[in-house]
Amino acid sequence: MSMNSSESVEMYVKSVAELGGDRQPVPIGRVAERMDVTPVSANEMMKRLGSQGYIEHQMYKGVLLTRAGLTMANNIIRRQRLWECFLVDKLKLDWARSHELACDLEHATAEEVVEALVSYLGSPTHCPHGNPIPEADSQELLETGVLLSELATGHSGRILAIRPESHEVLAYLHHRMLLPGTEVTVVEAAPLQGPLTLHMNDQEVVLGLNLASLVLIEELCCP
Amino acid sequence: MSMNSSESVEMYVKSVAELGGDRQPVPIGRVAERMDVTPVSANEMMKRLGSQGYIEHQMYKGVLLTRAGLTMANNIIRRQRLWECFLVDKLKLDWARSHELACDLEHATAEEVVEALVSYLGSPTHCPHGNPIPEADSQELLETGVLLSELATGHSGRILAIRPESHEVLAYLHHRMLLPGTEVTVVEAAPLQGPLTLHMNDQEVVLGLNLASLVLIEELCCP
DNA sequence: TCGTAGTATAAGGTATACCTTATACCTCTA
DNA sequence: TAGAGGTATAAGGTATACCTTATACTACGA
Ligand SMILES: [Mn+2]
Ligand SMILES: [Mn+2]
Ligand SMILES: [Mn+2]
Ligand SMILES: [Mn+2]
Repeated sequence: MSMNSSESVEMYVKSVAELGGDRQPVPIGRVAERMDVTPVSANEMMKRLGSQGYIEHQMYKGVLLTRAGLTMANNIIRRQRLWECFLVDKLKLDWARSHELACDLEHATAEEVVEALVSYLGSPTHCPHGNPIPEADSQELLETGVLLSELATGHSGRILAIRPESHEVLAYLHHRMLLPGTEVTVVEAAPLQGPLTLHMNDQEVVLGLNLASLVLIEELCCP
Repeated sequence: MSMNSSESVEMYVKSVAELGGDRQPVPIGRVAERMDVTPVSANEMMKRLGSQGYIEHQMYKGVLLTRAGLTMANNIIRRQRLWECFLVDKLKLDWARSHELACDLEHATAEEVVEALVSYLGSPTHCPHGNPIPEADSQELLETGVLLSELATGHSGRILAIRPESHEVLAYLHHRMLLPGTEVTVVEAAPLQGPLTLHMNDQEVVLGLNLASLVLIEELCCP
């Protein structure tokens, strides 16, 4: 793969992937929001990405990743999550902060560094936030788990991952000790999209429903 | 320190430092060569760097680093050499290649990553090519050693460092096993700027004088 | 079906970081 | 001291990646 794309191009392609552009058309307005640019700017960039073969633009519906686009997105996500592992496991840097630190490094990492990093880290399968590390040049965007916000009252689950990863959310959940591996039980779900009351580690935690929709869990069969 | 400078600005400032801009004015033509741009482009950039307070331009003589410029250069060199240590010592990547791989990473490395890397690597003092790692925000550009090209016939020395570092030179010297720590004796110096014949590890190696001027050695007193 | 929110395009502007060509200027050396 | 080589500036151009303002278009819900 060539990989002489700019940081900007890489971030747009990654954003489209993270917004589901491998499955459904992503409205360009969504991309603009996520990239913190105006819709006009995002539109210009989408035209460029289209002409470079990374996306397909369905008029008034949104953009879809091509095979090349998905490959690029996965390779960048791969780099980011590997660096997150390094920053957290080896350098002992902050779990929440590692995401944005890795977002800088991901664009400056040659293929040979990626592969050496994989060996050095012992071929990790997931980032510190529980999200899967794609294989090199992978064509599929792996996703597992159920949203914590959809867990029924009285049921239990084990936290698998936080997704999407944003510093604000990660920092908050880290502070609440809602980390991958933690077991939680839904004690109460307040009506009208109200917050969840969770039981975990002999403590009670109240969590807004929007936040809970960013937490992926594996449901535990025998509560 | 702010550090919201672009990769381009950082590379220009680093280049000026490596060309001796902390001591003597560096002709802008030299900078253009090293950055592989036209003299006009280098001139434009020097104007920008001047207005940003990183260099002082002495008309028709060259550019000198200001304190801010030297600090920036040292911080970038620090990042590069630390990454070189990581790439070579931990990831076992190629000794010669590590220089350019680190040259990408150096611009994408936040201060907290640098400091965590220092601890993780055990506070190394020199890069794998023997050059000193500056302290954070250091004002001095450390340089030690004598040029191998100036070692008298019959005399011996231990290789300290290769400087400046370029992939071509590093790869060649690596292949010849001329690495930091190696002891060499000058057996013969051919006339008219001819090559040196060196004795090392029970072998004889012939080395061009220009190459020998990139090898820094510590002279050994008792041959 | 009508209106609006969202989407698309056109036009013109900014900043960075390069380029070429041309001209002017300085310094050093023969 | 005259010329050559190196240095400086002017002028105009390219590509990227943003911006604003204005206008046009579409899809969908009330
Ligand atoms: Mn990034
Ligand atoms: Mn992560
Ligand atoms: Mn660099
Ligand atoms: Mn080095």
